[in-house]
Amino acid sequence: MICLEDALEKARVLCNQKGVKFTELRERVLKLIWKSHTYVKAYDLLDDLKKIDASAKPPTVYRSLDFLIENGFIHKIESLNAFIGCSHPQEHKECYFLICKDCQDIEECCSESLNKIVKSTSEKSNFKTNGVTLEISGICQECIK
Amino acid sequence: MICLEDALEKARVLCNQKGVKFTELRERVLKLIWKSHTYVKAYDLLDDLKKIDASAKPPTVYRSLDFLIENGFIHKIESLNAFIGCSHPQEHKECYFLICKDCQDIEECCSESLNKIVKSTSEKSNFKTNGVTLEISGICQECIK
DNA sequence: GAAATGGATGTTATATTATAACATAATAGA
DNA sequence: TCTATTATGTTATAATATAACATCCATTTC
Repeated sequence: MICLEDALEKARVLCNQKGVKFTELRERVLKLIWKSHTYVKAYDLLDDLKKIDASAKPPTVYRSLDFLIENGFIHKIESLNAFIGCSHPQEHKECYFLICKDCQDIEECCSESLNKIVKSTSEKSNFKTNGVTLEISGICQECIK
Repeated sequence: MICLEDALEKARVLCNQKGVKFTELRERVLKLIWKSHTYVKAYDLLDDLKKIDASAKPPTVYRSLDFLIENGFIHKIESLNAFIGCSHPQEHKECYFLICKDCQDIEECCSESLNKIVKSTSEKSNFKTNGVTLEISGICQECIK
């Protein structure tokens, strides 16, 4: 797990490289997401934002979320309608998520071999893979103990 | 792809075996889902239901959907907030979905080896897997041509 | 058959998640 | 500076989903 400052710094650098704007609002949203250290819901973010800027509204949040997703700084967890900071925004590959039903913690993982197998498996159906959503729910290491 | 009558018959048999009730409403909803031959949205189902029973309301649909999911007759596609009939409700294992961005068609697939790898991969993180959501978006066989 | 039980459905209301559409502001390039 | 583009503000509403309580209906038990 990378820390808040790391995440922000990486985002700054990457945005610079790509020539996209890491505006104050976007930074603010990314900060709020990382603060939670687990997944966050859009409207909880909105509540947080409102503490800083009372005029924040749903599009304020959703636009920033879209930007952050597009640029690989966060992920959407489809099975939870929630968002989580990306642990490795630079070296990004396809990743999967381990979602603990007990402690609500989500671990972001990468497995090159798993990626390959998912891809090759879908290629057996002559399917051209574009994006993979892989979310595994269960009990995490800590909670099994 | 199994046909409507197959799906209904299998559901009847399985409900009988399990001692759960395949009520008229549940059957109606399953029928409407299978009619589409692709995924359906809950509120589209509700509209369809209303044509039969004008008093249908969101809980009418969602309760039936819950029942049908619980008993393995349909699946929820998390990345689309949509529902689709299960192609093999008897011999059910974990499955994954190939979602075509062009034609909107969804293919439900099973791969024993993929299941194993997903499970063993998450076990490397000492994670006790309970349920897997694997949704692959891309271009299907037909649309590549 | 009457009463009791539990599951299914009906009903009202509302919570939650997300986007459309148009207005304004900020910024960067010509 | 003008203009084009991108970002943000603002209003409104669409789309998805559930809570809570009432009623109905089938099954069991007496």
